[in-house]
Order: sequence, then structure tokens, then C-alpha cells
Amino acid sequence: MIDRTAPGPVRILLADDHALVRRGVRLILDGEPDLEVVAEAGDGAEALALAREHRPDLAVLDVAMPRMTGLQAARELSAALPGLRLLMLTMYDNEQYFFEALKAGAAGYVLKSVADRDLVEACRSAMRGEPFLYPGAVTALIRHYLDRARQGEGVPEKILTAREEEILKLVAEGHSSKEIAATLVISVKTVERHRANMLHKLGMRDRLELTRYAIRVGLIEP
Amino acid sequence: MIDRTAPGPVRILLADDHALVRRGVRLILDGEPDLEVVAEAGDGAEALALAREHRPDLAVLDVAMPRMTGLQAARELSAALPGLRLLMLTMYDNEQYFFEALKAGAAGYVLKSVADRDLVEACRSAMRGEPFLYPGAVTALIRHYLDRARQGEGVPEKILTAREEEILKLVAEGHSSKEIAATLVISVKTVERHRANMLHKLGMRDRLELTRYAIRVGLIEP
DNA sequence: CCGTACATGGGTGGCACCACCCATCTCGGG
DNA sequence: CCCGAGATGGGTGGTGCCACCCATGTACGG
Repeated sequence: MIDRTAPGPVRILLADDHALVRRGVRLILDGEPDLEVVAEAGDGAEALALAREHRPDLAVLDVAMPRMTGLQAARELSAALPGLRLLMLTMYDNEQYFFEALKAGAAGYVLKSVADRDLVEACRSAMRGEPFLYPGAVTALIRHYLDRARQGEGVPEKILTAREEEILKLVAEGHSSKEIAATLVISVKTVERHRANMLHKLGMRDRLELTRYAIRVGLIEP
Repeated sequence: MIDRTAPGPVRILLADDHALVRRGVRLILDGEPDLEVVAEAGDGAEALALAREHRPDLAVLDVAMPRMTGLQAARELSAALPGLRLLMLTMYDNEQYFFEALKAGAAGYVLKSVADRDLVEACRSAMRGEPFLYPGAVTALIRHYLDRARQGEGVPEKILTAREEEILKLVAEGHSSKEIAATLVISVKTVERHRANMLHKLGMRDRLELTRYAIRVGLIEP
């Protein structure tokens, strides 16, 4: 665990699949004297590896990344490096995602549509241990959630299992059951089983509705 | 039309719905002595208004924006301001998008996953009147297309007919061929015919891809 | 230690989707 | 005045999706 009472800027790991966005965010953060980007990752797996290597104080993670999403990465990061603060960066103003981010241990949730000052403020809030979220008005909601979570109480449970989400992503990307089965090295029947379970859980009729759902929750891009 | 032989930096209009991305891209471009961002827009309509007001030399447009997509904005911009150079910025490495961008009069097509140097180079290429695109290898393809467009009518014709769009909307909303046929009071076969024509035109495989397309162009909400 | 949740796999059958083939009618432009 | 584009409709056949049925193994919590 890093000693945050020590002087020097906050050391930040930045993960986003778009190099252009990374570059821009880095310029914004490095422009602040108390913030410093020490590593950049292009996906969740890389973020995990770089975090182990660089031991940053704070990780700023894009939610939608190839290979491993920012949410998965957040879960792994908070397990592997307990002292690490997490800030989620996303394009989608989505409630489900938001709660998942909190459950994954994120200290804040920042939309890409916010101004650059807000990102800087979110970083500082995260390091102070304060929750930060985009509209600012919903802070009470978060605080309430965090309080409940601290007491180990009921949290908004995940609708889909990890495996189901994995398969949903592939379904929504347009892959056939056969293709998905080949990718995951499981039987076609199992893929169809998971898909059927998701359809039933979500009250949907076909993979087209699943696709729109996946887009809504930010699992894939349209 | 602006006199590009005059000295001074290239005056750029930047349009992206994410303020954070705008800020980052602006920092990248303003870091170059020959490039200068003179206006920022958050959606296509705003881009159009700001372009009329500021008369920039170059517009860098995100493809996916609310209200009016970058592609629509590009079409309107090239009609309203013939001297304006257009550069499309996108998250999607998608061939269909790419050709639509060219049809809309774009001089280049840059992925957000590219490095910042490439964006700067793309801006300079666009101002020199050279095509720029991401892999670099397909340049001949673009040049060929642009040559044809210069001689022939540069008018970007609509890809889908009105009837096709009507049916696409219903398809993307999840209605079956039978339901659509009943709604429009035509035969199931005709619905399937239109759908097949669209699949062929757009180079797609199934209605799932059509749905994502409909969401992209703003025909329906996810 | 037992139940529940989760992931895995199989079989059958109906139906929608989609790719081919074919045709007619209308309308506007060369 | 014809010709191409668009809208309309039909048939055949393959394949994938999806709804039912069934089962086994593992892991975790009460």
C-alpha cells in the first residue's frame, strides 16, 4: 500500500482503448501539478499488468474496452491492489453500469461528456476518499449506497452472471451460436442455454432485443 | 472560400459530443504551431451553426453524435461551405461508415485508436488536399473514389430509399416480417425483399447488423 | 450436509430469417 | 417512347434461432 501522506503528485494509471483519448486525458491530467500519469493501458488486461508493475495511487479506467472491460479490470484491480483508488470513465449515463462500478470498488464515475475540470476534481476527490459522480446532485445516492454497502446490506444484485455477460457481448456483436461456441471452446448447446437464460431473465424474445440491451448498458458499441 | 495561401495556422472546428475528448484533441492540435482550434461543438447541429459563424478551414467531426450524426453534419457542411475541408473522427473501424464518410465529402477518416501524431498528420494531409485514412495502405482506393466523385456529380445520394428506411426502422425495433407486413399492409415477401435489398446494399449479414446500423444513424434508440 | 445457483451438455421441433430464383406494375428521365 | 429504378409479390431450400424436454458436476452458504 502506498503512503499517501508522502509528498509528490498522485501517480495515475490510465486505461482507455482509444490512443487519442488517452493522449488527451493525459495532457489534461499532466497539466495539473498534483497529478501525474505514470502508465497507459489500451485494455483491461494490460491495465492489470501495468498496475502490478507501476503500483499507481489511482487508476482511471474506461468502462468499455476490448478483451477485458473496465468493470472486470476494476474488480481484479481492487482485489490485487487493495490500496488502489479507482475512477471509472464512461460514455454512457447508465444506472446499471454505475452501480456495477460502485460494486467493483470504484470511488467515482465520470462521464466523458463532462468538462476537463470535473475529471481533475474527480481524481482529487477519489484520492481524498470522497465519492465523486457526474451530475453532482446524486451524491446523496452514492453516499447512501456506500453506507449500505459498508454494513454489508442488500446491494442491487447483478442481473446477469459473468459468463452470461461474456456471451451476451459476443451475441450482440453478431456472432452466431456456433462461432461463440468455437471462441469459448464450449458446446453450441451451452451457448444456447446461456442465451435462453438471459432471454428469460430479461423478459426478451430474441437476440435482437439482447443486442439493444447490450448497447444500452454499454457492453458494446452500436 | 478562405484563402489558404494566406499565412497563419489552419483554423479548425472541432465537433465531438464528449467534452473530455474535445478538450484532449484540442490540446493535441493546439500544441502544433500550424494548427488552431477556433470553435468546439457538442453535436452536429451546433457544428453547422458554428461553421457558418467562424468559417474555419477544416472541420474535425466525430461520426457518432446526438441529434445529428457527424455524417449528416458532413453532408450539410460540404453543401453549405464548399471550401471547407472535412476530417471524420470515429471509434469504429467500419467499412460502411468509411464509405459514407467519403460520400459525405470527407477528406480523411481517422480512428480514435490512432496515435495523436496521426491526427495531426491527417489534418495537414486534409489541408494539402490529400486523402488520409487509417491503415495507409488503402490510399489508392480513396484516391480512385475521390477522382470519380470530382468528375461525376459529387452529390452524396441517399443509400436507402424512403420505403427501405421505413422498413428498417420496424426491423430494428424487433418486429418480425409478418408483423411488419401486417403494419404496412403489404406481403411478407415484399418485406423480406426490402430487407434483403438493404442487407445487400449495406454489405451486412442479418437483421442484427441492420439494427446496429439503425441505431448508429439515429433511426431508433437502443 | 444438503439445497441452490451456476456452468456444462444433449435431443426435438417449429418457425423466422436469409439467399437464391422468378415475375409484374408504375413512374420519371433520357 | 422506352428503359431503369423502385415497389410489389411468389417459390424453394438451407440454417440459425428459440422453446420445450432432459441430465451431470461443482461450488458456496445456511
